[in-house]
Amino acid sequence: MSKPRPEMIAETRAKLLAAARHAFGTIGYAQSSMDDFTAGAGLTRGALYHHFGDKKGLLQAVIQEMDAEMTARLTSVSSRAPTRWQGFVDECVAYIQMALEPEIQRIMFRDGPAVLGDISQWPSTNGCIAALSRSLSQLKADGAIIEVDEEATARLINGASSHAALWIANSEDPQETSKRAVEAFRALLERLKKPESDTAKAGATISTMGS
Amino acid sequence: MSKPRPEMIAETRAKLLAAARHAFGTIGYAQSSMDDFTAGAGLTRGALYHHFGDKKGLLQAVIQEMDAEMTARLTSVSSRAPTRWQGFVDECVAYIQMALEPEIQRIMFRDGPAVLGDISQWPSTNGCIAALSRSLSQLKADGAIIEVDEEATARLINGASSHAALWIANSEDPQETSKRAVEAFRALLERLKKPESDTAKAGATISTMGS
DNA sequence: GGTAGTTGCATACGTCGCGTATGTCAAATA
DNA sequence: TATTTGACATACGCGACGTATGCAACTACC
Repeated sequence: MSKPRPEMIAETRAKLLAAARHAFGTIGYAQSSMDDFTAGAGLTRGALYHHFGDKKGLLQAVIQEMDAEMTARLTSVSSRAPTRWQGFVDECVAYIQMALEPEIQRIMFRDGPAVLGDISQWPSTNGCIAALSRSLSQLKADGAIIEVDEEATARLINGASSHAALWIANSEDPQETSKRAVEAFRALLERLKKPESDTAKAGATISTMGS
Repeated sequence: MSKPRPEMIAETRAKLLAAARHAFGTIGYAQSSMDDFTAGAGLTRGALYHHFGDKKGLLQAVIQEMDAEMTARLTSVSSRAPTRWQGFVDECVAYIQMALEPEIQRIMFRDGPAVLGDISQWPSTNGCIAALSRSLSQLKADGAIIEVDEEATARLINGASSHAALWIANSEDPQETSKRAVEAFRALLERLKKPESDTAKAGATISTMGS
């Protein structure tokens, strides 16, 4: 009746990861007691230290998991768009929307950088910036946008998005604030395009997307 | 020989504030032991709790102080510029440069938001965003820039700046990275201007400012 | 001017949470 | 079957925070 051994191990690892992710995402990293949420998963801190080394290591693992999910979502969004430019804009807007989800906001944009420093410097994390960077490179190759430093621009977009999300989430009327932020954001992006670009019309007709 | 009483009180408060600010700015909020840095100021935690309530209250006070200083610096920078547009650009670049200072970066952009949530929502803090917002309003009134939502744009700029600073500070070659970031940033700002704006030339000639 | 109350700070204590060292039992290996 | 390895639990020490308490100096009032 009991499952094979490696499967059990992966299962406990997953349980710990899920429990930690939930705790970090709701009450925050500093407020999360390792005793508490490991007990909630039917385990103890022993298992945690065995698999992840320490509390920061656990946060690393959680972030890595979430980053992979977010990257997948972003590439999925951009791949569905009819044009590259539209795909890029959709990607950026989707990024803001994701940053609105409390778990992502708390873990990826608040506690993560505070505890681990700039995550984007890490190897094997922050596929999101890489994804944005790739999109910009393609657009540049297509001649759809002005000459820019892709990585630098991707990082600026990343920063603007996450802060916009913070603003939105803490505002009195998130719906209204979200509209304003996305609109301002879109206006900025719009200016990246080459004035004479023939892809301009496709990009100019996008809506703000429902939340 | 002893000073008047209210002055002594203000002095201990200032000493605590300075000690905390230094500790928070160097080793970080979470790693700062209240026993340690109060002892460094020749005091104990008792004084701290008396004046600031708790550790978070102390961080609040530190942030308020720093925010006031930063706001003053920003308005000073923009007021020295020959044109409004240049003043605005200088202000933005100065903002990035300030975000490079380790103390500001750590306290205002990393630990602050992580511990206290979005500071910009607070009353009486974040005069920086207000300052940027004011500059944008004036530029709009002057007809120098395209139609934008000032506050939303100010917040996007704020977010982009702080993340850019993080990127720069953690990069291998901060000088080089700083150049790239400021350049990309300037390129984005440049596009805010109305194409036919007669103030365009003044803004186009600014350099990246020495650090 | 003496006494009562308040204020500014120090001291003492309880508690909690992290990290480490150690123990234990099942599975893999020989 | 004896031994070792790995997965996890238990036990302990330590540091840090917050609170309760103490005390001395200053103020206020009669």
